[in-house]
Amino acid sequence: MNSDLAMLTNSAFFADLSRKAAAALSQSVTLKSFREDDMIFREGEPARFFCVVLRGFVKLSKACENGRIASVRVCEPGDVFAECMLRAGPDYAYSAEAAEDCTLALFDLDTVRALAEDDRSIDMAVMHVMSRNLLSTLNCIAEDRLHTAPQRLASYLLQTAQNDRKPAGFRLPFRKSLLAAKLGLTPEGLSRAFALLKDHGIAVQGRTIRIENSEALRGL
Amino acid sequence: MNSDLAMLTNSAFFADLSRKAAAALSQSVTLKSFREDDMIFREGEPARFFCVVLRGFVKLSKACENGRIASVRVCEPGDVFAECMLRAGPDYAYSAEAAEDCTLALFDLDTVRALAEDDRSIDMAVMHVMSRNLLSTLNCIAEDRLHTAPQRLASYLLQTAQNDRKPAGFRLPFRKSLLAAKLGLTPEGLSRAFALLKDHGIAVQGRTIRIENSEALRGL
DNA sequence: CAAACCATTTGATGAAGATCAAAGAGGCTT
DNA sequence: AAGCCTCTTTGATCTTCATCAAATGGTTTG
Repeated sequence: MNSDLAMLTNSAFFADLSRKAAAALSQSVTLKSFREDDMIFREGEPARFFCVVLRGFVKLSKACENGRIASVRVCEPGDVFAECMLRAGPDYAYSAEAAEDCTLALFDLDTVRALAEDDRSIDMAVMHVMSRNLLSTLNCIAEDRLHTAPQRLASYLLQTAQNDRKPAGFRLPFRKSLLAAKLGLTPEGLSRAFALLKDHGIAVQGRTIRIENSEALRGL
Repeated sequence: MNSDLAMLTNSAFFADLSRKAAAALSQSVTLKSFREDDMIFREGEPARFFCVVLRGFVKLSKACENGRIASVRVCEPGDVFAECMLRAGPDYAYSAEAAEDCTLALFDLDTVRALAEDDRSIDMAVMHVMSRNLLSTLNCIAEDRLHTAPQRLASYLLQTAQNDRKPAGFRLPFRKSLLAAKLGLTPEGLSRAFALLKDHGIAVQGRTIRIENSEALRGL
């Protein structure tokens, strides 16, 4: 679709590319749509491509021997994931799953490696997104270790509301169970966190959130 | 010191560099020693260099508004940190502190950025270590969310013992309180985890660990 | 419209870890 | 070797969160 390509060329990843590199990568990209719950790739599988999210949401997760699964990241439109497979590997270190219907841009790793030999802007773009991913992952660890569930939720809400520039109210971009995964909680845990925040300046109606008192929120 | 330089040229970071790049970087490196508890840099400060650990251990941590601090990573000799500041920033996103007396190789960010324009192997080396750092950070999140304290400790012990190739016994490379930070625990919590493992194939005597039954360990 | 389905909420309980306080154990200094 | 200082362990308590079970609510479908 046309808007998919526009999303791609407007992504943070493409912003760093030279005109030539952008053209070459656009040439070689594969756009692919996935249905909710489809696996995009699985942990342990040989890595073949990295991805830019164009539409929908993707959940990255790791499994442990006994079968339990932890989600480690939720990717939104514009986000890049598995770019680290360009220089690590050879196998995916986590699974990627469509958290809802979504469209991705897939970049073949070998092709990009080859193109990168001729155009440094590709390395620059990769390093840039990888740096951001690394910092936000470190931040996630700190958040997990320092803050309680209601605090993490409050922090997410403030940040999201700010991005949306809607001081009044806004809609969660996805299902609450996905938000729970993003925050490292069970759905029940998230629900209780919302319940608690109702006494601290937040009104919830389904996916619609209204921040009535952002001071109270910050003061947790 | 001579062995410091040897440590540097044997590091994973240098392994990817061309002869030319290795020479240029060796030229521009600053070796610096820190005393235990010295701050190497602080969160929020303008980023000036990234580091390779040559000797000793470094703790990376983030603070939150109320002053509490979470350590997000412990770096050992050979590890690289703050390399993401080459393409992110401009300020350090976490603090780095000498967890014991240590020696670091400091690389001026601007200098390395300039050198990287002429030699792609620098970008490759940076991407390589950054990829590894990103994957191990994601792994840390999964570990935190999936495993209990004794399980994380067991996992660390098995991995460390394996690296050391000493099926019998080995010494922890650092103070237990630092191990606690690495595993995201309080010192008390780590102590209790050790106590619990004593019933599961582990003998502890100060810093000396003996794995008496690695099967029992795995079966937590 | 009713039925079925799925997401979310609520309740009750349990386990894991943090925290505070104090005792024990090394290791170093003198 | 005695004393001191710091690290580590242990005990008691409290908070947080996961888990299991069941109720509620909203949406889709026949």
